[in-house]
Amino acid sequence: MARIKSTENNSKREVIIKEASKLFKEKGFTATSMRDLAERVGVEAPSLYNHIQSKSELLKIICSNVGEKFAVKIAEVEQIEMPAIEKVEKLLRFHIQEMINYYEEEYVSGREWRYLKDPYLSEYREQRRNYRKRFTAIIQEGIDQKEIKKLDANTAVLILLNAITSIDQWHRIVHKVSSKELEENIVTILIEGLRNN
Amino acid sequence: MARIKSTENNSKREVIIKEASKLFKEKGFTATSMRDLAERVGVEAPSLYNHIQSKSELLKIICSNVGEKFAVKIAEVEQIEMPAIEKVEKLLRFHIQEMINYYEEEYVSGREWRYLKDPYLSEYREQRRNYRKRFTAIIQEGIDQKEIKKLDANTAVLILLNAITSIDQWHRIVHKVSSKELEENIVTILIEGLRNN
DNA sequence: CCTACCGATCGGTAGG
DNA sequence: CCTACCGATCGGTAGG
Repeated sequence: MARIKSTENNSKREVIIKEASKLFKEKGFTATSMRDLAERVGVEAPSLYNHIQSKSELLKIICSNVGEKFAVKIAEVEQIEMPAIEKVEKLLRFHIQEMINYYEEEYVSGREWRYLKDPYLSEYREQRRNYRKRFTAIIQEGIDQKEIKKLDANTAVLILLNAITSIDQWHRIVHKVSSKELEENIVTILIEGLRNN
Repeated sequence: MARIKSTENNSKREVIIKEASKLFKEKGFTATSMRDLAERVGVEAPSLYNHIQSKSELLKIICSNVGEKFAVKIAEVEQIEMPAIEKVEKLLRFHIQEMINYYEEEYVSGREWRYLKDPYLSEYREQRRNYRKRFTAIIQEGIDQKEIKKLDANTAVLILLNAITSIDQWHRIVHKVSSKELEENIVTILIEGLRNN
């Protein structure tokens, strides 16, 4: 009995988080009201608070789920023995796949994170900084090994990450070209842009 | 007398628009209140309405100023006789310079335009679509001429534009590397990524 | 899970 | 340009 109840509550909570991701993507975090969210979930606004603590908590959950995935991924890539430029390619492909498969969550964590409240805001900022720093180190390694052109590694990372993660028309392009073709297009432009010929 | 009054009003109006750009960039359009803006300008909130019609109008002015600049620029570039890939390069350099010199306005028009209200929202969407379409045509021309790699021109445009216009740390990078170096870094990555070797 | 309702804040107006 | 103030809407609570 308690077991079933708990399962029901968890799945309802997940529905709420999923709908929140969609709404925050569509309208933005600040412009989304808890009444909007309640309507999508099919309850009255106060009922949401039986499953979550606050609007703020929803944003925090979305952002830290995404942040966690990238922390795990970069740790994995760092450990593989391969040329730095191939590590960069692996990370880019991962970003593209995440955009294709979890578009709303990626979009929200990429563009709405600034509305996080302060213990979480600082944590998330630190997590992003850490990720970018490690990504930058991989690029710098590639430059030192002459696999990558001589350029400012910090700038390169910002260009690469923004090129992929801030596109707000995935649905449109994914319907025009296949997701495989999309991935190859992006990797071609960005990796060949970095590669030292 | 009337002349002086008019000049004063216009400059006050420009101060309001400038401060609004900064605030919309810092906090987002929806999260910025007219009281926030009034405080920056140094008046009480209702006094703002002697210079502007609505909060919405401020966003519209910022977005259409930026949109207009790009409409003029692409018309200019289309008329020059030069290889398509050099046209692309010209446009990229223009985007970078605009980001360096008018960061707040570019950021707001790039990321907060979706909060425009409906006659303006549709107009702005159309303007963006038109710009991207013409940019895509230049890339397609480059592909046909074998100056640019064979890839989906629509995807390429989105990658290029997002790579530059959605970076939210210009102030940080511009202080680390010179703006000339920054421009060369970005152009190197993106143009070499497109170029057919 | 709902109804009833709260204090705060919003964009904007009236009137001087 | 200000004071006074409006109706609407917000996130969230109490109580059942």
